[in-house]
Parts: sequence; C-alpha cells; structure tokens
Amino acid sequence: MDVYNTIRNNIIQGKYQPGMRLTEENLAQELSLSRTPIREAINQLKSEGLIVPLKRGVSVRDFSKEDIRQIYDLRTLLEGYSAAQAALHRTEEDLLKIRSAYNLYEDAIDTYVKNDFSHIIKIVEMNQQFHEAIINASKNEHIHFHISKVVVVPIVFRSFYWYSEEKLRRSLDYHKIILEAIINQDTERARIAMHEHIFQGRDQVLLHFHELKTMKE
Amino acid sequence: MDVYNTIRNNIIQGKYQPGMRLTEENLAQELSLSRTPIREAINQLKSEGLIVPLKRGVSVRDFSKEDIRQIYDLRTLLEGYSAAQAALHRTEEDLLKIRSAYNLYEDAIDTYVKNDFSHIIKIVEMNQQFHEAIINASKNEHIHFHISKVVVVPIVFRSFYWYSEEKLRRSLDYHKIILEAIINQDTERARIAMHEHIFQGRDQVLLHFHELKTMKE
DNA sequence: TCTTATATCTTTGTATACAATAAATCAACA
DNA sequence: TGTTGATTTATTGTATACAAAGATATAAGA
Repeated sequence: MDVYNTIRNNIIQGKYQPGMRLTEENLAQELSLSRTPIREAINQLKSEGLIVPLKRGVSVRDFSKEDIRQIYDLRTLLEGYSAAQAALHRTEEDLLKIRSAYNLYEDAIDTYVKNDFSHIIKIVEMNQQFHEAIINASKNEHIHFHISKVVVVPIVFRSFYWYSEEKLRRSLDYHKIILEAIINQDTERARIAMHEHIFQGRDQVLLHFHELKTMKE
Repeated sequence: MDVYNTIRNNIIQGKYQPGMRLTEENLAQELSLSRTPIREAINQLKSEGLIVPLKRGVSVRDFSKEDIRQIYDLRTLLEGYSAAQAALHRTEEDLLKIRSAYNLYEDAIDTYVKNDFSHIIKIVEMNQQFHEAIINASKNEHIHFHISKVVVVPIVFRSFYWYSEEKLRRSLDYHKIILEAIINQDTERARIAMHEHIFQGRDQVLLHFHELKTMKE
C-alpha cells in the first residue's frame, strides 16, 4: 500500500486520533521513508480536508455533528442525482453489476447475523460496492470524480458497528427499492429512495456520535 | 503568485494548450525553480483534473463537449442547492454582500456596453463574486469546499468574449431573480432560477465550443 | 532487411542536505 | 517577579544528487 493510503487508513481506523499533531519527520521515521513521499501524501490529505494545516505540522481533523450534517446533505444531493441518472442511462451490463452488488450485500448481512460478527467489514465493503455500481451506471464521469472526493469522515466507517439486524435489513430494503427503480427507469423513485437511504445512515451516525468519537477500533 | 497558480493560469489562459506535454524539468527551468515545488503544484493540478498523467510527464487536459455537459450538470446541482439553502439561511449581512455583488456586476456590464471592451475581465470577476456570495450564504462549508474544487474548464473563462449585450442583460436578469428569491426566502424559485442561469452559461459555451478551443487569448 | 538484444538517454521517485522561519527557551534587567 | 531581547531548537520549504524505471536509439545476427 502506498504512503497516502497508509496514513489515510491510520486516520480512518483511529490510530491517529482527531486533533493529533503530525509532522513530516515523525511520519517519515514511522514509515521508514524520507520526508519527500510523506509530504506528497500529506498535501493530498490536506486538500481532501482529512487533516488541517497547523502553523507547524498538521493535525487530524476533528469533525463536528454539524460537519456530519453538511457532508451528508452533500452526499444525498450527489448520490440522489447519480441514482436518478443511473435509472435513465443504465445498460444491461450496469444492471448486472448493481444486482450482483446487491446480492453480495445481502450475503454479507446473512453471514453477519448468523453470529459471525467479523463480517461487519465485509458489510461496509459491499455497501460501498453497491453505491459505486450506481455511480458508474449514471454515466457522469465528473460526478464520479467528485463523489470519490467527498470528504471521508472517519467515524462513518465505524458506525456500522452500531447497526442492529433490524437496521441492516432496512438498509437492504432500501437497496432493493433503489435497484428496482433503476431497473424500471423510475428516476424519481430512485432519487427519493437514495435520499432516504443516505439519511438513514446519517441518523445512525448522529445517534451514536459520541460513542463513535471515543471508539478506538 | 505561487507555483500552482502560475501553472494553472498558464493553462487557463491558453499558454499551455490542451494536449501539450509538460515535464517537471521543463517547468522548473521555465520558472527558475527546482523540481520539488513544481511536483507539488503538478500533483494538485492532477487531483483537480486539469492535467492528466502520461506514461512520462503530464499533459494539459483536453475537455470534450460531453465533459462540458457533465461538469455543468454537476455545477447546476450544487449551485442550485446552494441557492436554495441561501434562501433558507441568509442573514442580513449575506443579503448586503449578494446585493453589492449584484450591483457591481451591473456596473461592469454597463461600462462594457459603453464600448470599453477591456471590461470583460471585470464582468467575469463580478459574476464569480455573485456566485461566491450565494455559496457563502448557504452556510454549508462542505458544499463551498466542493464547488471550489469543481473542475475548472479553461474555455469557460473565455466564453464571456462571445456574450452579446442582450445575453449579458439576460444573465443580469437571472441574477436579479435569484437575488429576489433569496430575499423572499423562496427556496424553489432560487433553485430553479439558478438552474436556468447556469444552463444559459452552458449553452453559451457549447454554442461557441469550437471557436473557444482554437482561441489563444 | 528485419528482428532482437544491448546500451543510452529521459524522466520520475526518493533521499539528503541546507536555507528560511517560526516557536520555545533562557538570560538579563527593571 | 515579570517583561523583553537574544539564543537555541524544531519544522517546513527548496535544491540537489542519485537510484529506478521506461523509452529510444544502436548494433549484431538471421
């Protein structure tokens, strides 16, 4: 894995906690590299908003509840649009991929509820894959480019640990509604279902905001 | 001006033409700097999509009509939303700034049509300032963060050279409608007017696409 | 002449050294 | 003791050197 992803993962997985100060030299020593490649990774993370510049060094960004609201508003807007566009432009190949992602998500949930709690990671991945497939089907390269740059809030990844079986099933239901709307080329239904689905995720994060922040993974 | 903005301006102003290959060494010599700061600027421009990686070096991105359509779709979505949010959340101070930007845009157009054609630059600036003021009033820091990163298409800057007086007046009319909708907190009117306004800009760019591409500024 | 292997040249990626600057420490003085 | 100025230290910004990887040119053999 490259330097950028190494540092990014350390932030997302809570190894580098919010507010923690990072310097080029420290990171370089930790990763046994020179400052040059570290600088490049830091610059990228800065431009993505995951770390904020300090007078000296940088610090891991500490997101507030208001940040979560704003970021989810944005995500709702962009992904709602991409679902609508996917309903409009999807090919048979797109449908195959979306359906496959849907099934894998269902499998992951089934395995999880059968007491294999390690499968939560798989659930996160398969959920992402479903959303990815829809963004691809929307045939707007630039929306894709943008959503991929929407600020990643570390705690969102951890929020899945607080999903009950019931909530996971409801999440799956939404995937189904979205999938069917895209099949039927019902743009507005796709958009609205995607909106509700993303707001469901937002509510989950906001509800457990404080536990998520202190959680060390 | 820093390295990033120097290179960016050279691309926007057509000094580095679409498809042109740039290498770190060349740029370093041209700007009398070492490769290190050049690399940082290039990385940023790459992540913004203004230049694309080559096997060796990078090349200035050549945008297609389809790119223009997709980017404007995105801009419509984001700025339409920000106009609606501005209508909802604007303070008196926001209104003052938006109104002031509106007036300056009107002044710039007036000066321009009185045969001072050099004022086209001012028109571009004042138009941007109006949009900025609305984004600020929308009170979503993250939308702001994003719109500022929406891919800048070089030729959009030049498209103003093809605006007739009538089209400029129509653009101003839209600003007025948007301003009033925000004053009256009419979210949907603000959103729709912003949509139409941005599509007007898109049509202008698409209409003159070929002239704009060969134009050297 | 055409193909393939070798050498050469270009260009990027990484390490390191040094310069510039801001922060922290310490000392001198009121 | 508290305040100011000088000194040291920490950290970033820039330059340069060298290693690694690709591309291009060259030469040898079929």
